[in-house]
Amino acid sequence: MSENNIQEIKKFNRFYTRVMGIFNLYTDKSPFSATEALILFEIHARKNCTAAFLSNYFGIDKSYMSRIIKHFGREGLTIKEVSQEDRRVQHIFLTELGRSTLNSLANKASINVESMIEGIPEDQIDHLIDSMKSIQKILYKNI
Amino acid sequence: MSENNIQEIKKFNRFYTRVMGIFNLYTDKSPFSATEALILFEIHARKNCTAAFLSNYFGIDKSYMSRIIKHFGREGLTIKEVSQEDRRVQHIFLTELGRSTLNSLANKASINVESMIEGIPEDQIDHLIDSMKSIQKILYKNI
DNA sequence: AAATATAGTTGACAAAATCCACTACTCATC
DNA sequence: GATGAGTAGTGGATTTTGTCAACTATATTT
Repeated sequence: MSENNIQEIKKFNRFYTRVMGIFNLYTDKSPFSATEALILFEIHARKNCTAAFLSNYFGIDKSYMSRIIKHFGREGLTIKEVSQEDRRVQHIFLTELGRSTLNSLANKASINVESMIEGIPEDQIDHLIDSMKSIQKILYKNI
Repeated sequence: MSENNIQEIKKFNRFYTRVMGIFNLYTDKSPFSATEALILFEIHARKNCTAAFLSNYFGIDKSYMSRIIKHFGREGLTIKEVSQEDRRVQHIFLTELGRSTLNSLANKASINVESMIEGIPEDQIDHLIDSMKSIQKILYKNI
C-alpha cells in the first residue's frame, strides 16, 4: 500500500476530526453529549437494540454503556424489556419522550450542518455528498 | 438547502465518527491521547505555534490547552519561547524527543489506517482518496 | 452437572475537559 | 503617562467522560 495514500487518509482524518470538534455535532448546550446523542439515534434506528450491540458498535466499554442507558432510563427516554429468547439480554426502546428528545437533538445537529456548509454553491454540495457516499461505500465492509 | 442533503451529511458524520472511534486513531496504548497527538502534530507542522492558536484551532479550552502543553514540557517534548514582539505570547517548539515521539505516534496511526483500508482494491483506494480530497477542498473555507 | 461464555450492573478510580478567577502584558485613548 | 479594554497564558476546583475489575444471572458446551 502506497505510503502516500496512508498520509492522505491521515490528513483527512485530522481534518475531519477537527470539523466534528468544531461543529460539535449534536451537543451545543444540550444536556446530552455527542456520544449520548449517537446512542439515542442508534436505539431509534435499530430494532431490538441491546446494550451489548451498542457497546460493540461504538467501541464503548460495556460498563459505561450500561450507565449511559441507565441515565436514559432515569430521564424517561428509554425503557428496557427482557428478551424472551434469552433472559440475559434486554432490548432497549425509546419512549415518546425519548423520540421527541432525539428529534430536538437532530434539529440542532441539522442547524450545525447547515452552518458547516453555508455559502457553498449547490453543485459543490452535490459533489460533497457524492464524496461522502463514496467513502461510506468503500469503507463499509471494513467497519 | 435541501433537507435531504443535510440528512446525508449527518449520516456521513455519524459514520465517520464511528470510524474514528473504532480506529482509535493515534492512541492504542500510548501514553498520549488522540487529542494530544493531534496537538503535537500541529506544533510540528505550524511555525511559531502558540497555545492561543492551538486552543482556537481545535476549539479546546485554553486552560486545558495550557495543561496539555505543560504536560508536554514536563515530558521534555516541547519547549516554549517568549515572543520578542509580544511578551504575552509563547511560541512552542518540539524538542528532538518531541519529534521522535510524534514520529512513533504517526507510525501507529499509519498502522491503524492500514487496517482501516486493508483488503480494499487499489482503484477503490484511489477513489476513496479523491473523495477525501474533495471534501477537504469543499469544506476548507468554512472551517 | 461442571466448566465456559455472554449480558448487564456496580464500585472504585483515572483521564479528559470545563469554569472561573487571576497575573502579566499590550494597545488605544485621553 | 495614567486609565481602561482586551488578549495570552496559568492554576484551583469541579464535572464529565471513560476504564478496570469484580459480581450476578443466564445460556451454551462438553
